[in-house]
Amino acid sequence: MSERQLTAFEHILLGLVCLAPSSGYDLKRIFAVTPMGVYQPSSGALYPALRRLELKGLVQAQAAADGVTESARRRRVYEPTQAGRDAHMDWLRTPVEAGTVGRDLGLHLMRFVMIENVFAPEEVVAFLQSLADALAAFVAQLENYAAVTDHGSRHPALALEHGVAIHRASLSWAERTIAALSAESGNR
Amino acid sequence: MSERQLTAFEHILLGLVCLAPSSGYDLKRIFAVTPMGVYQPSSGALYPALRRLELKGLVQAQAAADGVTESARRRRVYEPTQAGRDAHMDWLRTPVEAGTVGRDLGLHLMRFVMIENVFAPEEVVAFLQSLADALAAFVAQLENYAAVTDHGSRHPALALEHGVAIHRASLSWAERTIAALSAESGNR
DNA sequence: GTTTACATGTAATCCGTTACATGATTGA
DNA sequence: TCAATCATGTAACGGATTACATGTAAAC
Repeated sequence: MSERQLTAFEHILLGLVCLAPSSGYDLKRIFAVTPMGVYQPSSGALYPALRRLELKGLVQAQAAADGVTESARRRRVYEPTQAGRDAHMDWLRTPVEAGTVGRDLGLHLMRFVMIENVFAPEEVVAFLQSLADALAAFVAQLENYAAVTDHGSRHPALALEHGVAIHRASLSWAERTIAALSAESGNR
Repeated sequence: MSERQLTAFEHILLGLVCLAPSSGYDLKRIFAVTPMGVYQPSSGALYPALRRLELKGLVQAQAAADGVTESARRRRVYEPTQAGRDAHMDWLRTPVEAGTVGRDLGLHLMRFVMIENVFAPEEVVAFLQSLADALAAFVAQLENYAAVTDHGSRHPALALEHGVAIHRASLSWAERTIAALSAESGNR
């Protein structure tokens, strides 16, 4: 219902709940244990975010099996509503924007994980291709900046090389992964 | 004076002011024009942050040349105080932590830019070496996670490969840069 | 003299962090 | 029954975004 759009964190929580119904504690442990753990959400971020998603009608706490009244402070397992699934799909289908790919790379990788078994194989490849295109454009932009800028000092140019190097690596990964996934779906 | 430690954004602003005395608008244009522009600070973030630095006695507005009273709403050029320079040096000397190198890589690169002409050549190399060590440890940790984890689904493993790839690229850059800078300072 | 770029600021709102409080379940 | 773990929450606070307000200087 509420019109304000979701934060990145909320999108990820919604996505995780779509992958498997989870309690707040479950989600916290996902962040703690997996390589996602570069970000460690606090209780004060996690539980209010889940309540906001509930308020917006995107997730709901599973009904207690028996007639236990709502008051007991016990484990609340959330599952997505239909509106939640729809919002999640919209997010997954959001185009990769070339201008922000440097900032949003981590988010795009999260999306890549979440589209497995949700997108058709061709859609997955198309997603990776749009990511690759955006990365190529971004790398070109960085190289252009390096070319037209003065070389009076050394470190800025070296830092720029770092940016080029990691986004090139990211691009290579995308191309390798396109090839690998294409081969697999071709072989079926 | 104020005991609360600086945010990353404040550290960067302080560093930029140490590189060259600047007004808020100057700083905004630095973010707009350089590849730092992945982050575009809003006025509502920038000007209050500068005021906070001023309040903490880390920067000060350059005195107007003549006796213009303080009220005119005009360009305020900030320069660091001695306390500001000290705090900035402390930040530059902060060790690279292996546990957070994945999250803080961008910040470390900013520091690398700012240590030019501030650190001795050996200190610069030592900084890059500690960054390289942290990256190597981080890559090893990711690969270990990949090795011990189930391969029931494909995309999480591929996303992990992405993480390994970009941090390897980062590590390669650090090693290349160490070699390049060592050669230069050796040739002098 | 009015438009455009330069330049600084504030108010509302939202969200995340830190730190703390609380309750339920399990096993020693 | 006592501790540890599981599990959810709240209050104070700070800082960022958005949107708006305002003032100065230069160019035409």
